[in-house]
Amino acid sequence: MSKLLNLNRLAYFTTVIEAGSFTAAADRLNVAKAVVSHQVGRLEEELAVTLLVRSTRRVRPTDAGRQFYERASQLLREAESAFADVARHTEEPTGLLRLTAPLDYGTAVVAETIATYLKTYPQMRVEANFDDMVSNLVDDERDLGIRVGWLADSSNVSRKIGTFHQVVVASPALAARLGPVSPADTPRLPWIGNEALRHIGRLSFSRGDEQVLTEFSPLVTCDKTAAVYACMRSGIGLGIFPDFSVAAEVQSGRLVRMFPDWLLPSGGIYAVFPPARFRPAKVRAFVDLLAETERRRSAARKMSQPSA
Amino acid sequence: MSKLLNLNRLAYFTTVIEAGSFTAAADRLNVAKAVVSHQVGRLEEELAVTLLVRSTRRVRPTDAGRQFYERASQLLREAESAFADVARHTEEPTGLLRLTAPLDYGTAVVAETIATYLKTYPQMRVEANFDDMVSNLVDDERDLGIRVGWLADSSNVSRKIGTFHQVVVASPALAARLGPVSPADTPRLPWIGNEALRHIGRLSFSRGDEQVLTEFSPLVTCDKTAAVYACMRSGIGLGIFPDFSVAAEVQSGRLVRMFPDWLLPSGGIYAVFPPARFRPAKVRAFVDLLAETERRRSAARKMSQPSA
DNA sequence: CAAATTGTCTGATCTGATCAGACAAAGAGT
DNA sequence: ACTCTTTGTCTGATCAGATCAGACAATTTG
Repeated sequence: MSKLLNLNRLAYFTTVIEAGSFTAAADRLNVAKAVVSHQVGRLEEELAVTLLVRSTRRVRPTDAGRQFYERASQLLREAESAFADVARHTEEPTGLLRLTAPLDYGTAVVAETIATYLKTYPQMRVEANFDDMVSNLVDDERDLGIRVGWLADSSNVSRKIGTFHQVVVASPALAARLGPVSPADTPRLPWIGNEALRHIGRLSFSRGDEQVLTEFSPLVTCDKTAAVYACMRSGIGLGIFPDFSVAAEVQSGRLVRMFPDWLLPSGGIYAVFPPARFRPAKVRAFVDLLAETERRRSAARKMSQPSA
Repeated sequence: MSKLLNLNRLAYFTTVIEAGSFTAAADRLNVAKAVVSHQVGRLEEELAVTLLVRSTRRVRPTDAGRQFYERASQLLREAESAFADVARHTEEPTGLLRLTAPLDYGTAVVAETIATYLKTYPQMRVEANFDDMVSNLVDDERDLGIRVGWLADSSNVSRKIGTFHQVVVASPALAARLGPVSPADTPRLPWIGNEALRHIGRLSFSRGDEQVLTEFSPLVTCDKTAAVYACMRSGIGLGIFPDFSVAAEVQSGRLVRMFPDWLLPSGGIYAVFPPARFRPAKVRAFVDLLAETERRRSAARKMSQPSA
């Protein structure tokens, strides 16, 4: 045993004072009276100070005991308060939530969820980092990371909260020029490649039980999704994007969904956490809201695209 | 185990924060690093809150951990201060000393010792109760009792600090009228009895190896030493008193010591304490001073009365 | 005066604290 | 890029402290 103070005896001592006897203290603490006698005796030994004068059937504090009781009972109250305060972290969102998400998913989905979160928990504060660079949650001191795609094996704990679909879109002008297309047309169509995606130049279309594997050589290949988007908007070629990032433009007619009857491989949307045994309420609450948003997105997608 | 908070883990946690790692904390606390890991883990379990984010070779507090660290380290500082404050009771006199002594010994000897005590420890306060009634130290909440005489067996702890002699004195007029007396004269002499003394009417004189047992019938018997003294002063008869209570009068000639070559049975002067394992410095200091006073009285008595 | 209650003590048992060592994961040095 | 070192966790074993059950002495209560 190292020479740490044993603070666990304080409660036995203060309860004797408050209850007026060892026997009553033992009753309150639900232990044998010998335990109380022993623990207070050990405390006096450690302090080398007599805290209680005992006569048969009677006990009262010495001057030192009276003074120490004031200090000890205050310590115990503060300890209970400290324990209760920290327990609130698991009971209700409090403080600052620091999260990171990919740029396009962050702006398209996470921002809206942050708004709902702050409305629900006005006492919260959020620090959002939308960046396609995958950060180390521990080093960067983040409470939460949103990952979109296919999760690499990682020590981080993760929870899948939704699914995204990949869709092919084109500018209205290019779509009009190309007319209706099928997967078999893929090799002859103009494509814009995205280095952020797996397997550039290979596509796997599926419809019901039917699956078509195609290959193409992109006219232009970009390393940033924003650049891919810009090229696609200017009519250079077709681009592949997660559905959530172009849903609004397709809905409004500013972009045209190509191969609308076919599905491309979907990916997951994950909440990723630093390794920890207990998750604070602020994180759980946010992830629950985001999952709810994803459920609504999924239900809306089913209504507009029954084949999914 | 009752449901008391375990406060002994706080120091492991705060030391990890302060040292920057489990390994460094273990070094500081002189325990194995597995102990620190275990104790902090148990603390997190009890709180159901993650206090530290751990990556390999790195550790940092969570928000909850940071908040709890402030509270916990303050608690530990206050605990150390409380323990140190109470330890001072055993190191130096502090507060109020409540003592009781018999009236005549109190006024003759203890008062002088109180003066010296307050001069030596100006921060002290004393509550002195001079009363011939023997009080119960525990019930009456006294730190110390002075007993003069022959101690009855008691549960109180006691320490003999001195000795008193009984002396026979008379008013100068009576002494002149009687002339020189010897123990053999005892039965024909006028006596004033004191109910506070043992064996009223029987005296045991001794001188060297010689011992003379005598008996007498007192003219007047009083139940208060003060009354015995008053009768003696008015010349009614001889009175027997502890030497310390008449030393000044004999010295000044206002009273006359009878049978100056003979000794009567002596008694003890005792410091009596309520039962306790540790004695506060304020009590020890006072008893030491009183014992020193008694040593000086004893030395002075030997110089003026070589046969003792 | 007898019965009841309180606080302490003791030996036994149980529980928690700690140790010693192994292991996985990441960082540092070459 | 690879090897070595360091850190934190886990596990089984051991030790130390906490607690229990019961006996006993002393005082209070009826």
